[in-house]
Amino acid sequence: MAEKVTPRSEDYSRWYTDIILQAKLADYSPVKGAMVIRPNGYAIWELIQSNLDKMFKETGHVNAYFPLLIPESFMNKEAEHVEGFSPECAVVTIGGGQELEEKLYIRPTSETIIWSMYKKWIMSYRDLPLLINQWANVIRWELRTRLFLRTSEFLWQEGHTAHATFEEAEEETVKILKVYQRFAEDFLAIPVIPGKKSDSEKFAGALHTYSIEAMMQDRKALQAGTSHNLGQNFAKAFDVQFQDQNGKLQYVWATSWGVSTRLIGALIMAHSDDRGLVLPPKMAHRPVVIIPIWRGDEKKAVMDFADGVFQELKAHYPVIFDDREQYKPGYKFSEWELQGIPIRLEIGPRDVAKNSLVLVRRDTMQKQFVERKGILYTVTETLDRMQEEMLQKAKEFREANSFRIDDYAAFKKQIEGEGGFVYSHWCGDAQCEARIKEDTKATIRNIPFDQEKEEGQCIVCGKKSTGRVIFAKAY
RNA sequence: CGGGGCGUAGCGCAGUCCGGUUAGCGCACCUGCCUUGGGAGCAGGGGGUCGGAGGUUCAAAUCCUCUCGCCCCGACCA
Repeated sequence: MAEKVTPRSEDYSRWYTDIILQAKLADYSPVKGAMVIRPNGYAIWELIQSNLDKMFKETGHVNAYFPLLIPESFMNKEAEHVEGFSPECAVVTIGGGQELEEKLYIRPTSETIIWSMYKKWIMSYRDLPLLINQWANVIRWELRTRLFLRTSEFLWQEGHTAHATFEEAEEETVKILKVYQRFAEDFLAIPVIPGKKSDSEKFAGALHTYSIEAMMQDRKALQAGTSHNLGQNFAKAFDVQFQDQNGKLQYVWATSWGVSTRLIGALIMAHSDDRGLVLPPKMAHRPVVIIPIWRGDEKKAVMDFADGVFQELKAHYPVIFDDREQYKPGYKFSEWELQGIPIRLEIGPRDVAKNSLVLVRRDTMQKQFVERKGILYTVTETLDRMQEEMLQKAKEFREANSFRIDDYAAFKKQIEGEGGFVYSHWCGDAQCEARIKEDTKATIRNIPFDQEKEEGQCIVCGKKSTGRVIFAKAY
């Protein structure tokens, strides 16, 4: 492993790519814009899946699977939806050697195929709510791609729910956003800001969209999850009506929501350093590595000691016992640091003699001598603390790079300079929003839920505003 | 789609301007010895017809024509 990771200060974007390639999370594929997710990366996705899935189930959702291919006519049924997605769709025109009578779209998202089915399944208010999620791949023909952050094919989950009333749908939309927030913070150790998207940034075909927004180490924003209240748009497009308690026919209210493999990109950019990947313990499928160190005839004593530790921990954690003899310790240290293993235990003759061992935390690189006795407790406790402190650290970073600005000149200076999240007043006019984007490339990330009402003046036009929104450059 | 860069061994590159032995280097890989508290060392070894097609020439990685592909930056987007 001769290659080194490019330092963040030198080239942030290279650093990001280096980490992914060198930690073996993913690799470029023969197909442009598509990547191969390697075992180290897929393990992270599996942890995202299993934990989120549990949260979905706990909130009453079930999984199903809908087809990859969507008839062209379905895509055309919802006006805004077509307009939003058509340009970035891949389309199948030939099947079995024959030109198809109706073209088939490879799903960029599944609203249309799902709502075509919901029409068959929903008759009565008794059929509602319908709370279905699917884990799937989708394709969007992106012009410019980046590993994990934007690839033409990506993995995600998409929830699609049907409700009897607007209020219920709205409640669902918000409930899921909170699930996303809890997941991001408790598992990914990434603090996020929940809020509402401006109209120009909302999902094609939605009434409105909520998002959680995270700050990366380069102070840019990353949308980490979205939840849409689709109103009755898709129900009307696919004619999905139900009979209510009074025997009256009504259109169904819908939501959809999703997070994708992009979260892995977020995880990398939020925590990692110039040595490589840093994973919060809950996202590490192998949280501990044991490295025995010996010379000559010390081997047996060290290996016996190390094996004892291994056996004790193995019962509770997937532990790597790196007893390869062709590599020296320094090499192993670097390799596992690069891959983000949270805890390294070094065991050498000196440790055997003292009945202790060396524990190194990946996030802080802090090295400490710990007693052999109670090692399981020590490891567990350290992992818990790391999870906690990584979230805390990320939160502090975000706070240190968040600003309240009321003057447009200062606003531009901040965005074009250091960047970060800028909380400013906005009148609600799309023109002012567009102007800012044109001037600075910053967009409204969202209108945060949690903030006190505050009278102010739009930073562009000076008209009245009732609250601040977050502006930032985004991925 | 605009701008830039690049295709030579698994990876990273030199060689290309100015054609000329058997296409070279580093890393990785294999064998052996030796090593283990921060990416060891020595010796030996395997592997490429130079993105593709056509052309010029006694002779092409190198010159000419066409073509395919990838990466980075920008517009667009999870």
